[in-house]
Amino acid sequence: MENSWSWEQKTLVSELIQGMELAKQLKIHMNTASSVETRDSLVQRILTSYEKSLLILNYSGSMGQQHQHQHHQLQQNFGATAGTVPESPISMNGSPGSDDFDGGHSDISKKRKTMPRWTDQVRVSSENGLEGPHDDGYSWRKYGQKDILGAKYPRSYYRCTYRNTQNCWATKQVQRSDDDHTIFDITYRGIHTCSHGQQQIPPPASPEKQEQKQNIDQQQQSQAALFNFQKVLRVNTEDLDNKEMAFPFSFPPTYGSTKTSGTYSQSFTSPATPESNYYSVSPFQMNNYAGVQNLQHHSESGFTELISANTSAANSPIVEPDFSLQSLELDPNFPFNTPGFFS
DNA sequence: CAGATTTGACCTGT
DNA sequence: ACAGGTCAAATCTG
Repeated sequence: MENSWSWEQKTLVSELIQGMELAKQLKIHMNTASSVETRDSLVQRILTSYEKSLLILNYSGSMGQQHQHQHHQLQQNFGATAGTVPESPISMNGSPGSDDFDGGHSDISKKRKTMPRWTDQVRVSSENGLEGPHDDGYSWRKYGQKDILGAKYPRSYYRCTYRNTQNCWATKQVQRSDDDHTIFDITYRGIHTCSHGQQQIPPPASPEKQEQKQNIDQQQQSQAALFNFQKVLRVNTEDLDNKEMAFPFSFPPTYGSTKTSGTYSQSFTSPATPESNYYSVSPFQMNNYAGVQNLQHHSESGFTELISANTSAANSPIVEPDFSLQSLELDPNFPFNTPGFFS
């Protein structure tokens, strides 16, 4: 426990440090005449850094109290064991990575149940052309597709590519909105315990802060997973017309003959410069990102409807800023300044 | 040939 | 029983 905590602490600190570094870089870039994309990218990463940091805090905060979020859509399962003593983040039902992984299904389903879950809404931009497959920084492998009752488009199921090799149980499902072709709901479940998340965008100028990844062993990793939050998605609109497609990303015209093919995998190696057409949707970005904001302002009624009807991307449970503040206010027990507020 | 998708069957929760 | 989620054999791609 001490180990895990100190690791968390480390992670938090390093995350914040990284955010600061990024902010510094951004500052530099503001003076120089750098591209908008570069800045966006930095902003993006800074936000992500914030997200992760807050997630850590939030998580610990939510352990003792279950927060209600605006809509029931948001199933924040981090605090599934709420009411009980906070332990270590990921080890929800006893044994984290030892026996539950190959053994009974019940354990697994239990595990899955308690996995954190949140949904993002991603809007496709039809203006920008799209190129390479860009993803949310993780490598996903499609394992299923289902027609959903009442939904126009099938839902696709993805799991982390490294599920077997690294015992990473993160999954996500993508569902195209019924009416608005440009909107996709992406529901993430579980958190990556693999070491492959979060593409490292080599900063154009100062790559000094690159070795963020310390040598963490697997156990720690499984906890590390906690914060791999990245909800970046880019989508191609060009093929949107094709009604068969559950969603547009289909760079290789998938073989076979069938409908959907969502494909966005592995490419964190490439300079993941999030530019043109991806929209990153997260509570923070909702507040800060012009693109997304426009989105919301675009058609208020329509969107509200969408948001409450579809899934709450707008108010992601996990890292909602107000939420954290609230949690701090409401929870005097949240030992922010205590050496170990996790235990 | 290894790894990713497709897709119908199977499983599980409501 | 049904809808949604997952498995896994067959198939495809690089």
